[in-house]
Amino acid sequence: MNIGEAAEATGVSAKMIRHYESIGLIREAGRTGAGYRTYGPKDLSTLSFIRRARDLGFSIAQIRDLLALWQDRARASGDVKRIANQHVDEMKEKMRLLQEMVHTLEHLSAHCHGDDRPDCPILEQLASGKAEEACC
Amino acid sequence: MNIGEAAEATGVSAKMIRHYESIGLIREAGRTGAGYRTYGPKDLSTLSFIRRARDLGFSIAQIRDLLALWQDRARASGDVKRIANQHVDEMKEKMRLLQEMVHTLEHLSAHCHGDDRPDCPILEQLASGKAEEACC
DNA sequence: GCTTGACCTTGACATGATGGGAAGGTGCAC
DNA sequence: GTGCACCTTCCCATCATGTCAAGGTCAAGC
Repeated sequence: MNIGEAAEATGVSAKMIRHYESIGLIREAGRTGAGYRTYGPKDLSTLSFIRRARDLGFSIAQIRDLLALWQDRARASGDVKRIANQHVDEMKEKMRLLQEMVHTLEHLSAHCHGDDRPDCPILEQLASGKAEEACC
Repeated sequence: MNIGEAAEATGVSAKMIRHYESIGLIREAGRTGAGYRTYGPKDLSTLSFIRRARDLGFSIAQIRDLLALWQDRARASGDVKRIANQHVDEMKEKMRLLQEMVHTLEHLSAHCHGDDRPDCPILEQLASGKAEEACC
C-alpha cells in the first residue's frame, strides 16, 4: 500500500505520515525497489490510532507514550488513565482561560454602542486598563 | 527610556518589542548615538495597549486593526465591536471543541479501572474507534 | 584608566503540528 | 512513448515567543 492510499485510509495526510516517521513516532516504512514507502494493516492501525488520539487533542509526546502502552501487553491501565486525566486537566485549564477572556470581552462589548460614534469602552479598556471601573 | 525599562514598564518583553517593530506593528523606535532604542510615553501607551490586547487573546493581525482604530479619531465603534465579537466567536468555538474532547475523554476515563490490569477502554477507543458502542 | 557586570545590538535557531511548494523520479493507462 | 498522477527529498511558512551567541556600550568601583 502506497503512502497516498494509507493517508486516504487513515485520514492522516501523506505529509504527516512522513513527518511522524522522521520524528520516530512510527517505525520506518518498508520501501519498494523504487523507494516508495509501503504500508501494511499493522501500519494502518497505528496511523488510525494516532489520528484518533490527535482528534482528542493529545500532543505528539502524549501519543508517543500512549502508543508505547498500547503495544505493551503488560501495561497498567492506570498509566493510560493518568495520561488521559492529565490531558483533560490541561484542556480544562485552557477552557478556563478562554472563558475568562470571553467574559471580559463580552462585558466590554455589551457596553459598546457599536455604531458610527467613536467612543468605545473596548478601546478604552485596552488603552487604560481600567475600563471596568469606568463602566461599572 | 531604554528597551529594558520599556519592557519592565509595560510587561512586554524586550524581545517582543523588537519583534513588533520588525513586523511593523509599532513604529521604529528612536535611537541614541550608540544605537540603543529609546521610548517615550506615547510608545509606552502603545505597548501597554498591545499587551492588554494580547492578554485578551487577540491575534497580532487583530491588534494591528485595533491599533489603527485606536489612533483614528474618526473611527466607528462598530468596527471595534465587530473585531471583538469575531474574536469572542473564535474563542467560543475553541471552547466548544475542547469541551467535546473533554467530554469524550472523561467518559472513557470513567470506565477505565486505572489499576494494574491492562484492559483499558481509552486504548480500545483509540485502537478501534468504537469504544462508545462497546462500552455503553 | 581599567575591569566588571548589566545592559544593548543583531542574528540564528527552536518550539508544535501542519501546510505549501519546488525539483526530480516512478508507475500506469492509453 | 507520452501524459498524468503519484512518489521522493528538501526547504520554507505559519504564530508568538524564548534562547542563545557574539559583540558593542554604559556606569560604577577600584
